[in-house]
Amino acid sequence: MIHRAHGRGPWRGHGRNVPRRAPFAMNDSSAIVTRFAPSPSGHLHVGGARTALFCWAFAKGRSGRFVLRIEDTDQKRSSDAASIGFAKDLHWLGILWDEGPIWQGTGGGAHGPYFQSERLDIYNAHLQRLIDAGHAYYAFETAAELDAKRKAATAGGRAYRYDRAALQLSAAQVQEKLSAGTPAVIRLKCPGHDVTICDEVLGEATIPATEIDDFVIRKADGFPTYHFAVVVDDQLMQVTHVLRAQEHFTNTARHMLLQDALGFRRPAYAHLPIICNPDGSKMSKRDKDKALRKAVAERGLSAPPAATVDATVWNAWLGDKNIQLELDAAQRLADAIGVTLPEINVDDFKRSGYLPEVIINFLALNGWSPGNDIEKFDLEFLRTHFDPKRVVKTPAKFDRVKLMSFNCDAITGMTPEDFERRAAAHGNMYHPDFMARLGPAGFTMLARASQERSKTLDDMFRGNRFLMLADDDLCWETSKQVQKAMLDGSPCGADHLESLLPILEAHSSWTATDLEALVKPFADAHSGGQLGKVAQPLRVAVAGGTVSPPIFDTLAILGRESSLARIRRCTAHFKTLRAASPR
RNA sequence: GGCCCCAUCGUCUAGCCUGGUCCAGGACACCUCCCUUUCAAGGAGGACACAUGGGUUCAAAUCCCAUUGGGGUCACCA
Repeated sequence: MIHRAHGRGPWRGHGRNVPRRAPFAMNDSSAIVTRFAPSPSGHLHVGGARTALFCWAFAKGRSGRFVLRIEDTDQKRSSDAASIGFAKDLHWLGILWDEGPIWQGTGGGAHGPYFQSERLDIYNAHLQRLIDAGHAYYAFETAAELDAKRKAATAGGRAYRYDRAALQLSAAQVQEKLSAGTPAVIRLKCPGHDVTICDEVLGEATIPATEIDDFVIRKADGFPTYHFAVVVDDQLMQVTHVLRAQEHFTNTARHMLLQDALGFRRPAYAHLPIICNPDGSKMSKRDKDKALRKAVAERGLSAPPAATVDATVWNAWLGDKNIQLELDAAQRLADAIGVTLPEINVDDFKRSGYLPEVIINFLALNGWSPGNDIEKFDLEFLRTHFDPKRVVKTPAKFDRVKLMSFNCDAITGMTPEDFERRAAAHGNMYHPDFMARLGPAGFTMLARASQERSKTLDDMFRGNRFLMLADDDLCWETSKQVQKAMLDGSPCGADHLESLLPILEAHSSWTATDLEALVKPFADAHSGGQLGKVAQPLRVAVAGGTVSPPIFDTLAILGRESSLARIRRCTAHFKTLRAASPR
């Protein structure tokens, strides 16, 4: 039975329903080859990143090859077809391909080109073979006609299957339409038997023949469909193991039919569980658009904020749920209306200050685990330990909180030098104004003061905006904590501040240790040794609120003049506040 | 809706194939306390799961069936 896939691949079944298979005898020409085959995009989705990661680990852990192939057969989405911006994301994560598009020293290979749009001749040759053998045929229905039939079927409660009307045409009729230039697709003539998929993680599943109709393998524009291109390329690129997302599971039946018709060998399949949002829905790039639409609706916005989105684009977008804003425009809009878009792409997590090694580690834990209660590991460990046998079947909800915790552990575990270096790289990329304002010495101080309370590389920038403010622009929060720090007790914080000010003003050395040596005795003398009674008012004075790095570090980073200016303004501010509403 | 797949703490998961060592282990989150100049971090405790119902068996989280619930997929997208 050609549609069965027994005895293939070195993977062994596991779990309840997986029949065991004999190990596949390997010979020299049967090196392991995996591939990651995304459509072109500027950004790598975390789900895609995990697929790439597992493909990479499986091949590299077995002295195999990892191929990157770009599936750009959809001309409608080809506006950015040349863009494989995600290459930088893969690179950042440390996932390098042995074969594929040439990018910064990696790529190339003997089985290219690796863009499907450049392989049309190859597909056409195999397509012709199929037609000649009677395994495929031309069909002339338009997309609109098919749509109508599909609608009618669904309305009648039936699933639509292509009716093979084109098969009624005589060879002469077909030829006539073809020479007349009538748009035509090519469909596979399915053999009409059930197909049993043998999946290395899901086990065996039989798809009934009635579920697979004569699907299109070449579109009217002359491009192959995904199904056809995948099967041809996997064969030609010598792919032995296909690891891909579970959403492709039922497609596998089509691919197997195609392999049989073309006389190709069958790679082993492993379908990875989907990565979901906390609410259980599939994590998708569209989630950003959804979040934005929700925010716009909640705010009752009828026109785009200035300098975010073009008015016509805006109207088109609001008028059609199927349209998504360009990522840049979406980000501008989100910034303007103050919403945080969900992190979906690898790039998003990078911007948020996550470490690549942590993302790798955490991603691998979604759908796989090495067992023995091991949770923390690196790429090299994954390479040597990854095994599809241990991939789980259930969808995983992506837990950003746990990711954050892993990131925090990694950051606190770094040497101070490492942290400073990596935080500086992050700052230079995403917060250049901040870096310029602090200067190298200030940055070093801030980095040292921030590491143990940083969960991401971005925290020290996000959390210390007060450092960027001009002294005169600082405002004081009206929160309960601030009230308490400044006005509670007698003497209250503001009083302490006032008596401390001349002492500070008389002091010229402005290092953290010197300041501490100055303020500690003051607290001993004036607040019964409770440093908090003095430190908190100081903090509020210079930071505007009750949260900052350790206070003496904060003062040192800010510098003498700024600190004193802020303290003076603060004392005055709370004096008028107290005068206005005596407690 | 048809078809396919899945089902262990709130979440990621170990255990399931080869039934007993599991009144179910780890991690994140959560709760309590400690530490503390804020926020974190850290330390010590704690609560929390085998979806339900039937079988099989001396014995079931583990095997079988049903129910329920969840996911995927049904394009000239990939």
